[in-house]
Amino acid sequence: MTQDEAVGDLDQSVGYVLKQVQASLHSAMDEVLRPLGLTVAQYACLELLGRHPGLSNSELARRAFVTRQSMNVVLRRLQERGLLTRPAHAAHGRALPTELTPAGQEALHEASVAVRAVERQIFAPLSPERQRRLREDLASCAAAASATHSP
Amino acid sequence: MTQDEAVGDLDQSVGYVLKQVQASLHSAMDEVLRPLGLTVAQYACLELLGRHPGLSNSELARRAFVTRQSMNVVLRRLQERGLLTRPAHAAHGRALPTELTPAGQEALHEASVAVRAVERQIFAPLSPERQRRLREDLASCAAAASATHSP
DNA sequence: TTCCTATGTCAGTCTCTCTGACATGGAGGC
DNA sequence: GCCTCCATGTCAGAGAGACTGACATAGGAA
Repeated sequence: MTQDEAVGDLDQSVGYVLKQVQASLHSAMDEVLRPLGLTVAQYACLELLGRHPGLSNSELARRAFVTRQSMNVVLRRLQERGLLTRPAHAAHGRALPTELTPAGQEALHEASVAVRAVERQIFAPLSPERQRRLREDLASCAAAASATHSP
Repeated sequence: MTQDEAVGDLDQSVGYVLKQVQASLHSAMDEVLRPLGLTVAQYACLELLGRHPGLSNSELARRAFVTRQSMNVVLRRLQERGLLTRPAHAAHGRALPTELTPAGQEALHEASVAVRAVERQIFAPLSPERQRRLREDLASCAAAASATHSP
């Protein structure tokens, strides 16, 4: 077994380069979000809620591919910041719908402006057409992953 | 300012779907790496070293888009596991070249087999041709990001 | 010789991730 | 109506990784 066989053909690994792009995106996002008092995970959570108001802790966790406990911790921090609200009791069943507060909307907007600038820089090497098809390809994978994780 | 303007057109955000795919990949990788006693960050570090033997702590940190301190912590743990070695002193200058031990090579190989299976599943929705061009697009962004972060 | 940069490491702090466990609401079956 | 099961929310604890600030040292350039 040669060295190449030992570690596989990394040049052929989509996951490898995806991880690289994501790590650079993560670190660049962290840089612009920190002055706003947000972490990347918190921003991701606000984004999900901005997109789908009223999701429960469990549903948010599923879509973010983390456990209910992890998501609960993030939600708690955002709630303490006054950026979102959760009712004390559910109208029906156990699921508590989570909503952004006006302050949360404002924070999301401000953060999105900064994050969008970072994304433009990261994906600048690609033409708008290539960016569009990149998003399509990734969306196909994300959709399948969500289906796979469904109960 | 409408709701859509407030949070921007997330459907047009490459970063958003990239984060989704990466989160699902991360959680799936965590699942297969845990039985091997590795975390995703540790595996990423082994992968880098498998690909580029002899990199220093600082160089590894740069390529992984984290600080020297963060990388040092990951390296320490892998070193304690006997998966890599670092000389006590540098032959020249301060940079200490890091190398995988035979055990590290073995661990990387075993982990790569498991990770590769996870990647095949995640990217299954795409044809081989689409996977190839996805990797190309991402590689363009990763290369530019590395150039940007250079001192 | 002095200054500057790069590197490695230390200590501390914070966030986020997990597991295991427990309690509760509601649906479905009997 | 009761029992079982599933989904949801929350608690506690532990571990990993991320950062900042700081310090010491090697080597290169001026």
